[in-house]
This record gives sequence, C-alpha cells and structure tokens, in this order.
Amino acid sequence: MGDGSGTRAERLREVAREVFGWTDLRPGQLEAMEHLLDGGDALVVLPTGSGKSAVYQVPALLLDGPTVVVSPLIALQRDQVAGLEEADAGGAVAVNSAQSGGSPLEEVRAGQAEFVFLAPEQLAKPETVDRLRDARPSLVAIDEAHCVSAWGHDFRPDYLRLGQVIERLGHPPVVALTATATPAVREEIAASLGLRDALHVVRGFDRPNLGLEVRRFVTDEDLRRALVEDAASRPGLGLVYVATRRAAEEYAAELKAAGRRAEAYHAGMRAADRHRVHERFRDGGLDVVAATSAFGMGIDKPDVRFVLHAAPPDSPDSYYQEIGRAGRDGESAEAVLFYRPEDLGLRRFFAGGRPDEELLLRVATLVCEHGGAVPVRELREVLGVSATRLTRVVNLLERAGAVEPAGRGGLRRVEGGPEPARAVEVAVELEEARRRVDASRIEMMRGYAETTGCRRRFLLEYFGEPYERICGRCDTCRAGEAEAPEVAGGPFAMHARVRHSAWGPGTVMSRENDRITVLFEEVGYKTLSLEAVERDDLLAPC
DNA sequence: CGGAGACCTTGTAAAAGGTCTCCGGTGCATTACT
Repeated sequence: MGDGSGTRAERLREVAREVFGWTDLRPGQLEAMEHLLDGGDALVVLPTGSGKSAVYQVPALLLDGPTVVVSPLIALQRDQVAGLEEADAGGAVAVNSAQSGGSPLEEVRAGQAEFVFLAPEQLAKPETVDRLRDARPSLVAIDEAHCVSAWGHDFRPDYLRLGQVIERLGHPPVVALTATATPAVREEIAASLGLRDALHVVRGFDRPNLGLEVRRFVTDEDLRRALVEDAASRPGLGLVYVATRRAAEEYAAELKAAGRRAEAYHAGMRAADRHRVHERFRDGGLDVVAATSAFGMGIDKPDVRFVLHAAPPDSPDSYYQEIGRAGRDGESAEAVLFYRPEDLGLRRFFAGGRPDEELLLRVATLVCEHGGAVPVRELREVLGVSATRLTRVVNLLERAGAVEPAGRGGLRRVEGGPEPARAVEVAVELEEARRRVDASRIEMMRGYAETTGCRRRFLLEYFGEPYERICGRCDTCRAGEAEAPEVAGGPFAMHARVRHSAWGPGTVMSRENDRITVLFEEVGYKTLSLEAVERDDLLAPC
C-alpha cells in the first residue's frame, strides 16, 4: 500500500469520525471516497441504510469548494439538510420552489454553505447553473440515481439533461448513488451523466433474511380477501403496495375494519395528510400502510416485517426496491406477491402511449429553420406546451442527433444532422426501442411471479449476480420445486455476449436448466428454450 | 389491458345481461385564485 492512499484513507476516516461520528467506513465506501478525492467519477450501488450519503459527505469536506447534490424529492432534501446542519458539516441549503426568503445560491457562492441540494428541474434553469458554476463546485452527487433511467424518459425529463449540467459545472468529480440498479441500468446512468471511467462499487444485493413468496389467484375478490386476512394477522409492521390510489384507500379501510392501525398513502392525498402518515409510520403509530409507489423513497425504518404486493409493479427493479424496505434490521421479514396475470395489464397500459410525432416535427422544423441558437424558453412560448412535454421531445431530438445545446438554454441544429422528417423517424424508433425494453421488464416481472425455480436466484441473476444454488427461503424452494441449477458453462454462461439473428446483440442474464434469459440491447429481456436455441442455432457467441 | 359504473335492452314488472365509456402511477414548478 502506497503512502498517499494510506494518508487519504486516514483523513477520510478522521472526518467521518470527528464530523459525523461514524467510527468505521466499509470497504466499498472508502474505495469510492478515495476515488473521488483523486478526481475520478464513481457509481455506487449500496443498500439503503448502509451509508450511501457518507460517500459524498465525507470527501466533500476534504475538497475545496461546495458540493452540489441532486435529489429527487423536496422532502428528502429537507431531511438531508437538517441532518447536515446537526453534524456541523459546513452548512447545507436547498434550492426549490418551496423555500421562502433568503438567497441560498448567494450563500453557496459566498462560501457559507458546503452542500446545496437541488432537484433536476432547478438545474434546467441556465442562470441557476451559471451561479453554481461561479461558486466553483468541487463535487457533484446524484442521489437516487436510478431516477435518471426510471423517470428521465417520460416523467421527469430534466433527469436526462444532468450530463450537460455536469459539463457546464466544469465536470468536477461526480458520484451517482442508488440502492438498486441492474448492469444495464448502471450503464445507462453512467452514459447519461457522462461519467468518465467511473469506478463502479456494487455491494450487498442479497438480502438473505427476506423470505420470498408468490400466491396466485384467479379472481380479484379472492386475492383481496386473502391479502387483507394475511395483513391483518401478521405480527409487526408492514407495507401493502397497490397499483391505484383507490385500492390504497380501500385496503386501508378494510384493514382498519379488521382492527389494525392502517392508513393509505398516495400522491392524491393532501400534503399535510401524507406528512402525518409518514410521521406516524416512522414513530411506530401504525401497523400497516397501504400505498402506491409514492411511498418509500427516503424511508429507512428498520423493523418493517412484511411487504405485501396486491399487484405486480412494473419491473423486478421496482419490486426489489419495494420489498427491500423490509427487514433492514437484519431480522427475518417476508415479501409476498399476491398475483393475478391480469394485473400486469395496468402496467402494460402505463408503459404504452405513443411518441408525439407532431410536436417532434414542429420542434425539429422550428430549430432547423431558425438557423441559429433558439432559446428553449422561446420555443415553449411559441408552441404553448408544458416544459415537461417540450423537454421530452428535445431530449429525443438530441439523442437522434438532430439538435444540440447551444450556450445558455439554447438549441441549434446539428451541422450535417438529419432533416426534420428523418429526425422524427429516428426519434420515434428510439422511443419505441425504449417501450420494448419497458415491456420486457414487465415480462420479467411475470417471469418472477411464474417461475418454478428459486425466486431469490431469479432476482439476483436479474441484477447480474450469479447465484449458483437455491436459497431455501422462498416458497418454491420450501415446496421442493426449485431444482438446483446445473453448473452453467459453455457458450451461454452468465454474462456471455451473444447475437440473435432478429434481435441483435445481447447479454446472457440467467440460465435455468432448460432455458436462458438474454437482455437484448434493442428489444429488452427475452427468455428462450435452450432446446430451441440449440436445434435452430438461434444464438451465436459474439 | 382490464375493471367499474353508466346506460340500454329485454319483455313484461323486478332484475338480469349486454355494450359503451372512462379511468388508471411516480413530482417538480407555476399560476390563478380564495
């Protein structure tokens, strides 16, 4: 071990101990911190509650200049600012529409705040980025970085523009942090943020204390009855994830009627009510929260004993994140999916929708005809569309190579890029490829629900972790149905690169005894029978 | 894609079955009102 690294590690440990009171740093954390101090970028996948925030907070204090933290929810920003204020870590401020008075950006520029928290939407304003750049940031942290991939394309398109923001800030060291990401999602995050030779730190996917089970139903009525009975009789604190706001209310009401302290939680509730449910949950005043996917980010309650799903979520990514909220204390906890194949229909509906060809063409044409740099703000006024819709379309046209950013919040045509009509075609194809991948994730969720193999193995291999055994802690293992896997070898080993004549290149993600699952770059996940693959020579190594 | 509720039809009076329409998840910010 060289002198430099020893000193660095010691300085990091000292700050961790003296400022934050953390007496030891885990290997993954320390490795990432050292890399950031050396000026490198990092992508860190660590389970919640294992000190992800430390990875940026500690080096931040050793680097000369403020740290920009991109965080998806204002509520999270508030908690993080409060935590840092307590630690006396050089001051922390949040910049968002909810703050009243004061001038947080001025504090940052004047060196009075070490940490500044913003949502990507704030960073869509060129003047905000300019003022941050003037403060010479020394570190950028992207918290909950899976949002780049999960939300960037449709819901919060400003997430896809963070790469440009990072460049405008002079590309100081960047660290992207998340608790869950498949290898494909990691690649997407790194590419989208423009990380350079990023160090990937990935730890602790397996949660051996989590029991896995799927219960299958024919009618919605039977499913509901069974779920309420189950949630009402299990000891300890639990979550019930549902697909709609209405179902959240209904389950909460039924559980109350069954004598449990239960509340609903969804984005349609008033902010004060949401807040109250959150607090009661945190303080042990509830037994069950029946919630949509709105509930969860930022919660770190150690003693959740069960997570039941009344309907499958849109992907194993979401599922693993949601069940990962159980058993953080390391004690035994259960994750049960109450499953009907029909309930995947709602997910297919959400993943559907068509790209807005008309708006794509109008934007491409306007930018092309303008000749110079068009301010995005002006485009929005001329077209009379929402910022979200316009940003989505601009993102697609940029990815299609038709337009590019020009200075502060401007857009111009790419020299030698496609004509507007052609640009729309390329953009539509990009969008459709995205939908195919989303649809294949839903299919993987179906695969999890319907597999006869070990469910833990299914999930871990989905996340790219080889698991050449069966767990004994899921329903298929306990029923003796899951067969121990053969030792996979040959041309279709885990992570082998393959090519399909119609679906193009892909990566082998898992191999059960008689079939393999491949993640194709253009069409997403596909499961193939090994017999058919061999008989018809469907896959070639590449 | 699938479920719920509205509306309609049937063919004789109180209700059952068919067809249609609409709705459904995540949050930022901004704006126009009480």
